[in-house]
Amino acid sequence: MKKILIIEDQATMRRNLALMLQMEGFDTATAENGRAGIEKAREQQPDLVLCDVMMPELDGYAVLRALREDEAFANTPFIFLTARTDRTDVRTGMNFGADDYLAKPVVRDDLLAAVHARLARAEMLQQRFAESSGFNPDFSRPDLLQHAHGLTPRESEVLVWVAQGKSNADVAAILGMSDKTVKHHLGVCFQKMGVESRNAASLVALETLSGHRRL
Amino acid sequence: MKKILIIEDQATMRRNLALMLQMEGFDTATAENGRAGIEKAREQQPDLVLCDVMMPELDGYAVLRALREDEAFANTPFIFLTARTDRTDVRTGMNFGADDYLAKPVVRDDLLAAVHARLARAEMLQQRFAESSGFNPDFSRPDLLQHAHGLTPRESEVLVWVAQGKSNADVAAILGMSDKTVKHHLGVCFQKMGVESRNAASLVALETLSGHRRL
DNA sequence: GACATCATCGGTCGAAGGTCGTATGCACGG
DNA sequence: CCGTGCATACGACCTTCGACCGATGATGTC
Repeated sequence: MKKILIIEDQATMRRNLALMLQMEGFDTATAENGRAGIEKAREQQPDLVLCDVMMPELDGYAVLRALREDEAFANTPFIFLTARTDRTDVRTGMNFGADDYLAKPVVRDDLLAAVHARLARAEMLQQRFAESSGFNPDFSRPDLLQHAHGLTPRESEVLVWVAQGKSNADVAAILGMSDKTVKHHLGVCFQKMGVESRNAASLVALETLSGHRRL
Repeated sequence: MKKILIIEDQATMRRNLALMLQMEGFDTATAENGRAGIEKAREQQPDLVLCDVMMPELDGYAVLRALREDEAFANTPFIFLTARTDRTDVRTGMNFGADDYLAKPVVRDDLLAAVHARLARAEMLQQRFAESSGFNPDFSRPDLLQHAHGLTPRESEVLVWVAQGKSNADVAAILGMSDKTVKHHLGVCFQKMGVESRNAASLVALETLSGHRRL
């Protein structure tokens, strides 16, 4: 279940927002000013933040800036709420780095649609991040090893298979060469890469093969 | 230099936008309708897209949906441009997953501020992504191996060191045990993990130790 | 043609890795 | 009290690895 943090100084407004979100199946947390909001965010790790602009203690802009400086909230959607709805006000909020801007009084459908849209967007990024963040070396690019460590094409081919846990005999069979040749190539690899074991070489190779992903 | 794609059917508007952005030091590409815009996006790989809503061929919503379905543009900021600036129109655009919404006629300062804000936000995410995307297994978490492969605590400790390229003798010294014991634990690890070489086990272990990063 | 580089193949030898069986001490639960 | 699981340890045996020695041929380049 997604958790939403509501930072809003008016008690009735806070309750209404929380209620609307809870009826939609969201988990909610609330804070009545900026300072409390930042604390609540840190302890509750919400998936989305709804924040009023004008508040005592710390205003919405300050809250946004504080959260964006925190690694943990870099990807957390942040939606401003405010009664002031003139163009310059909206622009100020968005230019601060907010993800959306809702005008009070908040219409139920607008709120839910905005929340869902922002959560969907964040989730999409999160998913792509998870896919690429783990362990996925590109074993189809021996050329990466070649350029990274000054290996010859054949040497790097041998190495990509070794990095996949193959034995010398396996590699020999796969590449259609003698195991002696595999040994020779590997020996050269060790020298060029400055390592002394097949395991260390494997580790370095995996690191090289993993370092080239794009968002 | 950041590249910005402008999708807008009115020629003068298109020129004005491009000029404003070029004066600010941006690289620009333009397209006069949705279909052409999607093509241009794919070939130019812009860092941000400015897109009119009402266009012949394919409207802005369709362009946004098409780009969001493409892996390459998951993180690319998308800003709608439109003359229709009533509340429901803005909400529709944002709920489609746009990152911002500018009303025509576009004020220079608004445009540049919005572009900079969105680029900064995207860059922040990109940076965090790059940091975590490479090769960085967490060697301080033997418990991950334990639960993932049904290993005992001691076995997983041995394995994390093996995964770091240590020899049996090294591991024995590090963990204060006999090399015979290391061999025994490793043998059990191989069985439980369904591999037959220290190298393959290392590979599986690295995969397990790399899979738990958060955005 | 001389020379360098790359890829291929061969041998020997010692060190490291891996499998087998066996055994002890310890802790936990029935 | 006894069985089970865990960690520890030893010895014997075989396989694999990696280093050091060598050699051939196919490329290019100057």
